[in-house]
Amino acid sequence: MPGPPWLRQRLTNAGFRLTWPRQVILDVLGQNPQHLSAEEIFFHVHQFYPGIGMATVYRTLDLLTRTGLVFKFDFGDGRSRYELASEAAKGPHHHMICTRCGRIIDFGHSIDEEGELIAALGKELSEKHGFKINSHRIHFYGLCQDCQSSSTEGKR
Amino acid sequence: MPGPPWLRQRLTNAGFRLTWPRQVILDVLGQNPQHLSAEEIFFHVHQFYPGIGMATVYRTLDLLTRTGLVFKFDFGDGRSRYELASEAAKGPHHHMICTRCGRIIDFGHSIDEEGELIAALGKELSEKHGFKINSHRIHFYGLCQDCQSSSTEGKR
DNA sequence: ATAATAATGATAATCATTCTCAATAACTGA
DNA sequence: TCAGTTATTGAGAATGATTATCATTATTAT
Ligand SMILES: [Mn+2]
Ligand SMILES: [Mn+2]
Ligand SMILES: [Zn+2]
Ligand SMILES: [Zn+2]
Repeated sequence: MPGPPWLRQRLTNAGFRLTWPRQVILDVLGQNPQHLSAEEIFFHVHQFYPGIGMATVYRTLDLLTRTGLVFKFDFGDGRSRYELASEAAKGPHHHMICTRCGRIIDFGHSIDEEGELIAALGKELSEKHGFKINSHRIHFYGLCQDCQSSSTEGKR
Repeated sequence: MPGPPWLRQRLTNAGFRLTWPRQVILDVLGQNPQHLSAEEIFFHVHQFYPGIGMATVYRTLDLLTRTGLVFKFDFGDGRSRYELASEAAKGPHHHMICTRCGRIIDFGHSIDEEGELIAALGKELSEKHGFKINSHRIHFYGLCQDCQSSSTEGKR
């Protein structure tokens, strides 16, 4: 599983070596649209690349995040979760977190209003505080379908 | 520093005991509009309530969060940060995080578009996935005024 | 192929947060 | 007010995710 060629490019262009662990991790991320944690990625990678170490998974994930190939998220469950940037690129989206079971779903909305709102907020932020916005994230908290029946809220 | 009376109410009404540590923590949060971390809160509380233990700070913060008196945030610096809910109540706001120095500023916007957008997204989320949104958070990432001059991005 | 050195793997070390449990302080009702 | 019942606390150990070390190995340029 050498992983997509465009990804190798990004790495070598950025001056990083194209190693086996990196390719495999990238590949695992590519085949799993979910938001995997470092440990989950470790297990997957371990399947066809045994010798891998957790440290390498973390280092690689950090490198990929810094390079912009991967997005790092914190959904409040105590561990970071990662998502291939190209995945998000094919349609920016936000996330909905179920406060009961922790489920996370990508929410690739079709509302166009967002662009305007963000632009307006960005302008305001810039004028009032001199900030320059580069990106934003919206998290929705609530109950997923399954959890709506068996109510009695939970954490967060 | 007994702390606001309305807060005591909330605690006793919820069936919790009105203890000295709780009142002091609540008071510290009330006097510090910033987004304090558990450790920072611990130091402040420690000033006029020495014997306090970190465990109690965490436990209390968790209790207050679960009770809805306090909001818990994760701005990506590796530690949770807290904010008195009443503070947010007097004007809901979002946060801007500087990706260079980590500074966080409350962004109490005056744009009204947000309500509509969120409503629209909520409707879509409900129809497509059966989710029921209870709240949402928007984080803006970028550079604060001070960090815009000395460029060369940073983390996250 | 060889040299130069970035990357890895095993492991120890951090750090924030949680758990354990005996001691203590809040509430209750007499 | 006082004793009884328990929630709460404080100290310290324990946990769990993430980082740092460092000798060994793999990648890349020559
Ligand atoms: Mn996603
Ligand atoms: Mn705030
Ligand atoms: Zn759920
Ligand atoms: Zn800054």
